[in-house]
Amino acid sequence: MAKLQKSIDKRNELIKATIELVNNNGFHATPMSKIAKMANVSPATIYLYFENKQDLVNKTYIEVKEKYTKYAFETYESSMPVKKGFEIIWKRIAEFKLKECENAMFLAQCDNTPTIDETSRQEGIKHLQPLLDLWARGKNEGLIKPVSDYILYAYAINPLSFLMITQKRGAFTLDKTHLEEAYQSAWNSIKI
Amino acid sequence: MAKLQKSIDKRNELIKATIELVNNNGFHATPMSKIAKMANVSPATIYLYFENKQDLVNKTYIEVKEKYTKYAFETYESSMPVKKGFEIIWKRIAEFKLKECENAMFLAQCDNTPTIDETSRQEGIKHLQPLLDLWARGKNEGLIKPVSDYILYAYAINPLSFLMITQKRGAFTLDKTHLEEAYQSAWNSIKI
DNA sequence: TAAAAAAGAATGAACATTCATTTTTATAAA
DNA sequence: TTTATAAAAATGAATGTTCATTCTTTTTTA
Repeated sequence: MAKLQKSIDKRNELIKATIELVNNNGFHATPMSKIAKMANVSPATIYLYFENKQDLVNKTYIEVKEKYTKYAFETYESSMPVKKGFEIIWKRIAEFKLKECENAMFLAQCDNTPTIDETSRQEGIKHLQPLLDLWARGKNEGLIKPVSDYILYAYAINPLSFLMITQKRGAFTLDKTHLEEAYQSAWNSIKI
Repeated sequence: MAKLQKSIDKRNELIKATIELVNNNGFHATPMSKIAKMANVSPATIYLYFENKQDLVNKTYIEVKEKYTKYAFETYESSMPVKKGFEIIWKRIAEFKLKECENAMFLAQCDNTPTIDETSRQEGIKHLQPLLDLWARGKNEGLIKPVSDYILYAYAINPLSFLMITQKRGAFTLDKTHLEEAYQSAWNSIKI
């Protein structure tokens, strides 16, 4: 038990270090030796937990994505009215991007580069299903535009990533007021 | 004259190769030797045109960004009515992202990673001024929501990048209809 | 006390950059 | 126009470093 616990801790440390280093320096400037050092572990130890560097990044991506979607749908029930459900999910996602900024930055970086295997990317998308179901329901009820889910996502959800990255770079702070404005824009862009 | 011409050609080839290789493999898996090979040039020659790898990528970013903004504002006149002006610019940007897909992908990748120097990033933003001016005018005239330009950008412009990347990955084609839908979402999200 | 986990040092490949040489170009004298 | 030549551009090979990964040994755990 204690043994297993220790292993999980180490694995978590490795993943945490990977996120932080890739966020700050990019994949290309994140050597295994630095990851090991930040996780207080020998470089060789990484290979007890992951096959190689690519595997480490893939697994990190999948874990963070799972954490993200779990958070997003935590307080949502599929019995909620469409508009309410969307608001709940949207605000949870916004909250995640603000509170778990490191995690969200990592996802944003991976989602726009060939860093991640296509397989791992697909794996990460799966968990978004509840949102797609909600939209299908909204379309049925004539509340949400009958357009491709990709377009809905592009306007309703993805802008949050841009805002988060912009905030992280300084020059702009995403406060309560901004968030409410953003939410209105999101809803306006997908509602009928 | 012929000499200078040749030099510019070679420089362009290098930039083109950089874009293609970084798009497909990412910065970390794009060695100078491959860039040289694709541009039909010796690795050493790159260093006659650029200081080092970082400089090559920075310069590539700035050049592509200039090409992008030049294209975006080509047919726009600051005397146009706000709504018309926005539509013109938006559709030019959409056109660029579809027709100059390689260039647009490169920008999207750079905009979300620490690949590029902060200085070069700033440099690239400058040329967006006409759009910000248009928005200022729109706010004055009570046509556009009085919110931060970052929020306007996040909802009106940035979604196009997501759609382009998604299309590039397959599973979805950005045709005329989709584009019109996207434009409506964009306008709905920023109009009062 | 044997098996598992972890460590640090070693290995070898990949790579950015530089070096020494060759090729091309522009100029100008014949 | 041809030829000579110095400067510029380009090259392929060499250099030295960085880094992912593995090997051997030590430490920890059950």
